[in-house]
Order: sequence, then C-alpha cells, then structure tokens
Amino acid sequence: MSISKQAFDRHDHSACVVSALDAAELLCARHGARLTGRRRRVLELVWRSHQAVKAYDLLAQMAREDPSVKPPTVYRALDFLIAQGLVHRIESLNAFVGCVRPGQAHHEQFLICDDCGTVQEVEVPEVGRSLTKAATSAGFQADHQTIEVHGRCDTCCQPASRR
Amino acid sequence: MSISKQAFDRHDHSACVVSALDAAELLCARHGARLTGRRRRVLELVWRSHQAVKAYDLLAQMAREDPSVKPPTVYRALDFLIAQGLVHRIESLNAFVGCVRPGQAHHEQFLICDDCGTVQEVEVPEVGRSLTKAATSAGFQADHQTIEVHGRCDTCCQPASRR
DNA sequence: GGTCACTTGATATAATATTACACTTTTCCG
DNA sequence: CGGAAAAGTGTAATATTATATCAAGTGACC
Repeated sequence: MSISKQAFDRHDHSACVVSALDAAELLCARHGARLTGRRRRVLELVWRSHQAVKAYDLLAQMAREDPSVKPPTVYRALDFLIAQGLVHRIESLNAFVGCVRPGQAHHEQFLICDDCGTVQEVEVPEVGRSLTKAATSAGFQADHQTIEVHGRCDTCCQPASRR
Repeated sequence: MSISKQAFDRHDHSACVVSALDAAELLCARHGARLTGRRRRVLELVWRSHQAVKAYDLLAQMAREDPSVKPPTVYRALDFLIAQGLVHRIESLNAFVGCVRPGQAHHEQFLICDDCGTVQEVEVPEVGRSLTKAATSAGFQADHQTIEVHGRCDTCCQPASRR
C-alpha cells in the first residue's frame, strides 16, 4: 500500500476524482481516443467512491439527468473506459471500479471487502509472476488474470468502538 | 499438472464422470448432506466436459427430460454442489465446472482457454500464499480468492497440423 | 404416527447485458 | 472548403443470468 489505512479512511476523495479525470484526459489524448461527455460522466460516477459500482446504478443516476440514457449508453462507455485501462471490471461482483494506475502496465488484483464493499487495487508482483510461470509450464499462454480476494478490510475488522 | 497434456487430450472422460460422482457420494455421506437425484443429475451434467457449463444450458438439458425443471431447480442444485465443494463457479464466465479435488482444501485457481473453453484447475501454492500475505499486511482478512487466468491452452496454441 | 427440517415445485420478476438499425458528429483527405 | 468514412450515440427490443416467494412434498427421527 502506498498510504496507510487511517489516511485512506479520511482521505480527500474529491482529489481522487480530479486526478482520475485528469489522468484520463491525458491518457486518451496520448492514445488518440475521445473522452466524450458521456464517457467522462461515467468515469466520474465510477469514481464517486472506492466501491465497485453496478452498471444499472450508473444508468439510474445518468437517466435522472437525461432520460435518453439507456443500458447501451452505459455499457458502451464502460467498454471504452475498460479498453483504455481507466476502469476495471470486478468479475465476482458484476461491477466496476476506477483504475488507480491508469497508463501503467499492471495485473488487476483486488481486495474486496464484503462488509463495506470497498475495493482496493493492489500489486503483488509475485502473484502475477507465479501464475504466469505455472501457466507456461502447463503449455498455457496467459493473456489476462482475474484476481479478486474477498474478505474484510481493516476498518471492518476493527471493533466498532475503535472506528 | 498431474497428467500430461497429451494424455489429457485423449483421456477416457467417462472415468472422470464416474470418479466425480463416486467422490461426491462419499463426501456427501461423510458430511450428512443429501445428494438427491436432482443434485446428482446436475453434477453429472457439469461433468459432461472439462469446459465451464452455463446454468441455462443445464436447465435446457434437464427440462428436456422433465419439464418441471425451472431455473431455481438448477441454481439450487448448483448452490448445494458449490457449498459441498463439488463444483466451482467461474466468475469471469458466469459458468460452472466440476471440482477436481473435492474434499481437499485448496484455493480455486483456473486456466481458462478462450479458444476451446477448457478449464483446467491448478494449484500454485505460492499464489495463494503471496496473496494472503499481501492482504494481511494491508490489514485485510482474506476469506476467498478468485483466480482465473484467461489465455490459450496447449492444444489451441499448436498449429492445426500438429494436433 | 407426528413433527421438524430439508427439499422441491411453481410462478413471477429482478438484475445484468447485448443486438440491430437509424441517425448524428467528428475526422480527415482531396 | 466539401464530402466520404469512421466513430459515437439514440432507440427499441430482447437475450441472458439470477432470485424472491409461497405452497407442497419428502425423509429423518423421536
């Protein structure tokens, strides 16, 4: 972890959002990809929290602002953001989170709290390495790894009195 | 891997099915769980191949035999089999495979061929260990790991002529 | 034989995701 | 500039995956 759990719990989240959006603009510009209004809005909503967001929750929020937003609107934007590496899909939740390391090559590894829903993206290089190695020795050519650890986060493990 | 890829490609699959069903009977007896007709049938169908099976494919097959089979029938049986550790859910496919090590504690780790759909369950102890360790040091109490590697299996990597 | 827990049947519906086609906007080349 | 091609979006319909609810059946055990 780059920051402590305490720091995380009290962090200024608006800064996360701003930096995520800035990074997205930059990355898209560099890749010649268009971060349109819809896509930007979806990314912004995904970044509302560090919990995984459901596509239909995004849909509900966006449809309130503009009734022309329909499921394909959301899924297309998500597909784009995922292709750009700005958003990750959490398979075990059918939900989505903002990528904390856009633009840097990394395996997708997540700690998912089943209590509060917080998704923490981590980087444990050995895991990717061991898996790729094991796959290779089985004659398997690994393209993509889905690594999702469920459990309870630090905060949710604490007795209530200590929070 | 306990057997070679070549051996696997030509293996006598009916033996897999028989041994899976036998192991299931044994395990359920030991746990005081009831492997009813429905449940047994679902397990059998899951074991039809080493590919992940969709719930609605199971449903279609079973409904052909008995029209009273409905989605809950299948999902309940799958829930039971998963709880008994006889079947694993592949999150990234919304599909199910038979467990090759029922009764033995293990992390669920899979190599999934995106060409032929074959799912190979593997055991790479370091991966589970590294992940748990990383989680712990982040104050996270890990309960369950979802590890699914997508790519191309040995057979599908071979030029067609060599198959 | 009664009762309790578990299992199943049946109906309905919720939640997640995609297809298809028309239309608009942007790009970009001559 | 103008206009064709590509990319993005709107719209409607539908496919796929999964669960809730309540009633009825089944087997285990005293």
